[in-house]
Amino acid sequence: MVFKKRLDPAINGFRVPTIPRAPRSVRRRRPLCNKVEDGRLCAFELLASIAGKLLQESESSASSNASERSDHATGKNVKQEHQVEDKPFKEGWIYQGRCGDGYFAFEVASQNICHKSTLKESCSHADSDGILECNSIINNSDCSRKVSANVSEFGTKYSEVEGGSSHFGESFDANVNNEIERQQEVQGLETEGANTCSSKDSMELCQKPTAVINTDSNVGLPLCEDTASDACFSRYRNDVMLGSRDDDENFSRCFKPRTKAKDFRSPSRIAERRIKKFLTSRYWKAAPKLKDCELSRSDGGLKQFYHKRKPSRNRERYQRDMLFKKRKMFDQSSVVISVGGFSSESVSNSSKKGMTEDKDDSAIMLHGANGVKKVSSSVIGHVPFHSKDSHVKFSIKSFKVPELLIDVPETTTVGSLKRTVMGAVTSVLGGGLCVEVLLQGKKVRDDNRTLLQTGISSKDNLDSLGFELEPSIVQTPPPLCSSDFHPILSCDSSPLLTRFPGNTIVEICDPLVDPSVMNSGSHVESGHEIVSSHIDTTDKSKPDSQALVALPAKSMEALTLIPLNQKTRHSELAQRRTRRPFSVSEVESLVHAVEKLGTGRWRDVKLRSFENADHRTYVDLKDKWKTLVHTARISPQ
DNA sequence: TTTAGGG
DNA sequence: CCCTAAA
Repeated sequence: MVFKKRLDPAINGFRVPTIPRAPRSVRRRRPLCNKVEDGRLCAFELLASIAGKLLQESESSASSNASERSDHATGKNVKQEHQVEDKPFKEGWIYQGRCGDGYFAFEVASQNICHKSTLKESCSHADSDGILECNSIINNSDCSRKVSANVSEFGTKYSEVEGGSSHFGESFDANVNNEIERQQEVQGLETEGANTCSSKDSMELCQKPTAVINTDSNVGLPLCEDTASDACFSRYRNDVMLGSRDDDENFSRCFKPRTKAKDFRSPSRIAERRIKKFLTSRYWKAAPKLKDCELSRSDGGLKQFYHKRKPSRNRERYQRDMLFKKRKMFDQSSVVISVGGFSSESVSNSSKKGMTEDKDDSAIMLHGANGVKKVSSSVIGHVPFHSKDSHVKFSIKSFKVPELLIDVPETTTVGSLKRTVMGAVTSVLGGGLCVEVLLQGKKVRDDNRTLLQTGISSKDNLDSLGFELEPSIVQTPPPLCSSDFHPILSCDSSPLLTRFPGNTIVEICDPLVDPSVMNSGSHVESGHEIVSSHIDTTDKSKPDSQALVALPAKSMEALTLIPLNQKTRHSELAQRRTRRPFSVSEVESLVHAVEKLGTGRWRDVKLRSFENADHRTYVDLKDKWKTLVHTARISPQ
């Protein structure tokens, strides 16, 4: 709770003054650890101004924060905070806050980087991140470089201050400048110290060993001289562990004090928090080009940068991972529709499916999404299970079409089954499809027969049962295509149709960003291989996905149909005549005719003996004679 | 078209 | 039965 509050204020309150951006090149150029004092001054000024704003905001923000607090009231961990931050990105004001954050964060990062000598990367990342832009602005000025250096120090001091929460708060409140001076001093040490960076120095400064939670070159704890109690430190540590990463750890540590700060809540602390947030946010930003999703998952980005991370981070990671997995699940996930006993539930994750299934004893476990993909060519669904009772449960899979779980009584007619499946499919695909029931590869055309009559029952081998999705258009018998052709068309078309939805889904993947959306999310959620790859797609995906969802299957069908029809036609045309074995009488007549007319006069034979047999061409007669000679060894007279 | 032959 | 070259 406290964290949130604090954080919120920081977010809300912090409004970084708009500063013109410097060109990236400039940003990048700035060395992380510049010692230029001039730059420091600038940085300090900036910091001072920011601090002042923060203080003001912190006071004002309290009210606004309350609402947010309520939201976060659960006192969720840092993760929530991150999330909150992520969301804010979208919002303009939030964005500003981030900028500020980014700035600070960047600075801090630079420090860390200095320690690790990874400055370049961090800088580059920062540059890359749009968020950093604000920061970059600062950087742009000549002072920026220096500032950055200062900032790093500043960050360290902050950490110190935080560590010493109470004292720091006081001093901070009284004057940010004082701290700044301290920082400057410290910076001087650090910067001058060059590589040594504040970490060690700070460590030395820190009287309490506990402060040194992070073995790494963390500066954060240094100023712990403040009366912070060991307990506080411990907390601090814990927090840090959670949030901090190798480089970040320092900062995080600083942040950690927040928890203590809760007690204090002095504006200064709030400001600190803000700073921390900023720092944290910065880190996020620092994360290399994160796509929207990634951004939301700051962890992922961060991870990349900071390999070393503390447990808290791990949690985030875990969550993120979970989310990621969920996405995958979605990708694979299929829609489960239960008819009859089960309440129809539209979309659910595979996991959800499992849930629902579990509810019903008979519930059939759907095959993994993998199976769905495999279904490949046809949207055919197989009925894996035998339902209890007299119900037959159908699990319909298709690579693109979400899986459908249908539970219907055996007395259900094929027609109703089709309709049921159709409804399920339609809900997913948006209509425009017809469902055909395949039993042992053959269409069940009699809609009036019950499943039992048709031989579809839980007892029967459901594997032989399949569903075929056909474009509704196709069903209305296309002039050219005979009924026979339909199957082929359906097979061909179905995949295409399914694909389309799949694609849409892919884009949809964004839901990860907003889990809630995911849940509510319609069918679209179902996943998609592509999704993973496309996950990167940022905001676009959402709108697109929606649009996609809306897309009527028909359009797809129409597109797909054309080629299909052609293929089918071709195949149809190619279809050979039904085999009509020669009857004995025919053979006799043929033999007699050949005896009289001799071989090589097949046209005459045809006219003479098979005038009336339209289906017997002289070619056929010739072939038949050929076979007779060959098999019966009849002399080719 | 018809034949003849391979498939 | 189909396909096709050749007549």
